[in-house]
Amino acid sequence: MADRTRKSRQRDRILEVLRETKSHPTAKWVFDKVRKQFPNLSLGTVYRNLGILVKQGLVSKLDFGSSYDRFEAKTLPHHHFVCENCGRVTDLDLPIDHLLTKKLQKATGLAATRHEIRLYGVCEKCSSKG
Amino acid sequence: MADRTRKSRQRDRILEVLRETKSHPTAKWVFDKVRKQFPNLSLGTVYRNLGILVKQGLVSKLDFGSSYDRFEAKTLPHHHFVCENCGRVTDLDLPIDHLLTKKLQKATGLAATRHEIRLYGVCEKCSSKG
DNA sequence: GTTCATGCAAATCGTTTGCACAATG
DNA sequence: CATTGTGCAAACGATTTGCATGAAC
Repeated sequence: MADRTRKSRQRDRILEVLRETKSHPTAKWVFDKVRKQFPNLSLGTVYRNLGILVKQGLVSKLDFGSSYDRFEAKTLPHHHFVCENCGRVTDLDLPIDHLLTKKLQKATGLAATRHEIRLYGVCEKCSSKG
Repeated sequence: MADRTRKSRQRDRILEVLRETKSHPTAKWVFDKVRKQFPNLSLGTVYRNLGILVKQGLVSKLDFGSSYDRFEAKTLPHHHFVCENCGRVTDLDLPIDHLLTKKLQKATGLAATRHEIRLYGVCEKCSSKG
């Protein structure tokens, strides 16, 4: 299981970009951002590197339905708020209750290792627009 | 806002199929199932009708990432267990804590109307296979 | 009869992959 | 130099859509 992964300026920049943002960008967004430093960058390279970063555990891939995959640099596990109008995803500043996983595990009899809570609603920007 | 939706045997059958299953099928699965009664059925029709049923609130569309959309006939809101190995989705027989939504809403200051808990782990079938 | 639903095929869109060349170690 | 990473374009798979015909009202 040796890690044959080599360094690459593109991958470094991709991770950097993900760490710089608080949003949960799509591959295309990352591509456009990184392309400023690498004009010949290809979308395929972004996807390949996102895959590598996910495998390395440095990035997580979120799945909030409707088309686009979303990515974020991995920090600590956390929950999310999803706006049902614009699709914006916000991290919740809410402590993870590890006991809850165990409780749920017990209640359901399932071998769950983690849980995620998603709040759904309409975000401020959308509701103020009427 | 008149509902110009007409009756259609295909749509009726699609809803029926969704109500008959406990799984969270993909559009293709529904297609194969309904095709037995309608040999000329097209996948486009299934997608169109699933869209209509979702709009009518009779069906919900789940998004568990990685490719395929999943659908289920809408019953009461509930939580899910997602197998990280085979992707199988199971309904949790776990009461929804509506107070939790309010608590979370208060803790985060966000206008959340509902929440969903997802447990992640490896299902029995997968773990027994080693 | 007018309008919506269907089937079919082509189009679309996000993502993946094959290949020849460049960069890494 | 041996191997991984890149860019490009073609391929892929799920979903959507345009169009002519058939069903619903």
